[in-house]
Amino acid sequence: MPASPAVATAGSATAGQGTRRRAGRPVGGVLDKGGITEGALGLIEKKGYDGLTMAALARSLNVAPSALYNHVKSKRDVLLLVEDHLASLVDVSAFGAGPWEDAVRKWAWSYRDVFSRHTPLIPVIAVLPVTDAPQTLAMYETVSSGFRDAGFPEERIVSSIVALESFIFGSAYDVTAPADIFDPGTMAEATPSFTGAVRSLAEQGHERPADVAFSLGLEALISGLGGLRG
Amino acid sequence: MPASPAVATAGSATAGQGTRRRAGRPVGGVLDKGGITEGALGLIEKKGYDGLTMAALARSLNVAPSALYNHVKSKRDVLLLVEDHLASLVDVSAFGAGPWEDAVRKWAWSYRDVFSRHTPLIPVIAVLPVTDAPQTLAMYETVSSGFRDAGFPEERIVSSIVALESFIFGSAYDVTAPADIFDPGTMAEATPSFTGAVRSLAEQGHERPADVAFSLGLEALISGLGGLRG
DNA sequence: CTTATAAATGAATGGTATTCATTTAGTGGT
DNA sequence: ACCACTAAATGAATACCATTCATTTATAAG
Repeated sequence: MPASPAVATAGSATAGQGTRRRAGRPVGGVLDKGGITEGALGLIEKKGYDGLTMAALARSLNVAPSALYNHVKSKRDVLLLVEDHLASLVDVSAFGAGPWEDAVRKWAWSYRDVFSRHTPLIPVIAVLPVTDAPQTLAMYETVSSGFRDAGFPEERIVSSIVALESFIFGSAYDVTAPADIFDPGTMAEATPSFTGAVRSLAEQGHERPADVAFSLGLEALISGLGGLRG
Repeated sequence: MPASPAVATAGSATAGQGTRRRAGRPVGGVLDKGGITEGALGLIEKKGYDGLTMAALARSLNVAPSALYNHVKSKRDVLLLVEDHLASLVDVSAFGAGPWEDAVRKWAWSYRDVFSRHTPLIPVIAVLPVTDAPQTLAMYETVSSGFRDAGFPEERIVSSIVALESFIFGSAYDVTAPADIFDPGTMAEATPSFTGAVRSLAEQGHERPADVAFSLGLEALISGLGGLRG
């Protein structure tokens, strides 16, 4: 059933992303980085990150697993393609269109929301050289430009962004945590202060406790970092 | 060479952690949760998290891989044991022994340092019910008690700790990032603002740029969250 | 001595990413 | 119209990996 080599030629397309091919190349390939990214995203949406295997990805593209390795060096490369695509979904539109505080707020919430649905990528981003991720780099350019215009001293811009980003990544995990994560269980009597604090928060009846913590931390960071401006 | 069942009986010990065994049990086991934790920690130290396989762990305990499954349900259980042990290494000594700001500062730096050497555990902690991690729970008790004594309203204690923790976990990743992670490479001309900001930080010549960002964010959080006290 | 049981074994199982020699099929030059 | 080149596909093989299971061993209790 695995179709003869060029049978599926008609499909996907989405070509022309970056990688200009040299002359003298056949046009038959079903695959390219764009198509692989799309396939991976679709697979993640349907089956989650556990379902994202090289075999499943190849299958969704009607291709043998080994064919993928003509286009990506490793599975990590696939994750990188996905990550960079996600960066383009982060909302940076408020930078340059209003006060710095509002822009950071909008950007941070959007950034957290995007990656809270893709937490398995966070360890990948953390050590990802931006060189390999053009969309991610574009996001940084817009954000750092917004910080500069807001009056940040140049040598503090990157550190401030990194601090915010660290908080954002950590908070993305919180969103996925089970509701009863802080239930002390049988140890409740041994931990009265913590147990009381957990109960008290629960009684507030917030829809999403993770949002309360995120808002609290974000506002603290915004006002604290905002004080660095000249 | 894989020794007859009870040959290594003399070893490890470290018994008595929680799991009281019922009467009528042989004493021959080389393994218990304490021994497994020690073995895993040693392996991580020597070979890193890639080297922590069930086979390698069993080998380091002079036991067959399948034997481990009499004591843990899965590899995730092993990671959990390790995580809980690490929680006991976090320095909470300053709570109750000085101003709240200093206690949080000391705790946060210590917390980040411990987990920056164990980042593969971060995704595990994030969704780990504290019930299964007594040492972790003990840490929370001390910290939340410190927040309470400092005058935090009860319903804000957990959210404040979560916000700090999120920042700490995200920052732990930064420590492990390669030095050139922000090198824009060939895209430098396309991203003048970001490139300038990166250069400017580099010229400051900080030993560990991650520490600058962490300090910046932590101080912002401390002063922002500190304002919640009654 | 018998019986029950925790704890060990080793052989399988099913899944994983990745490599490699080989084949296919377009493209440009002659 | 042929040829040489090469990107891109194949499928079989490799080396791990966590996990399961029927079986065996060794101790402790009655």
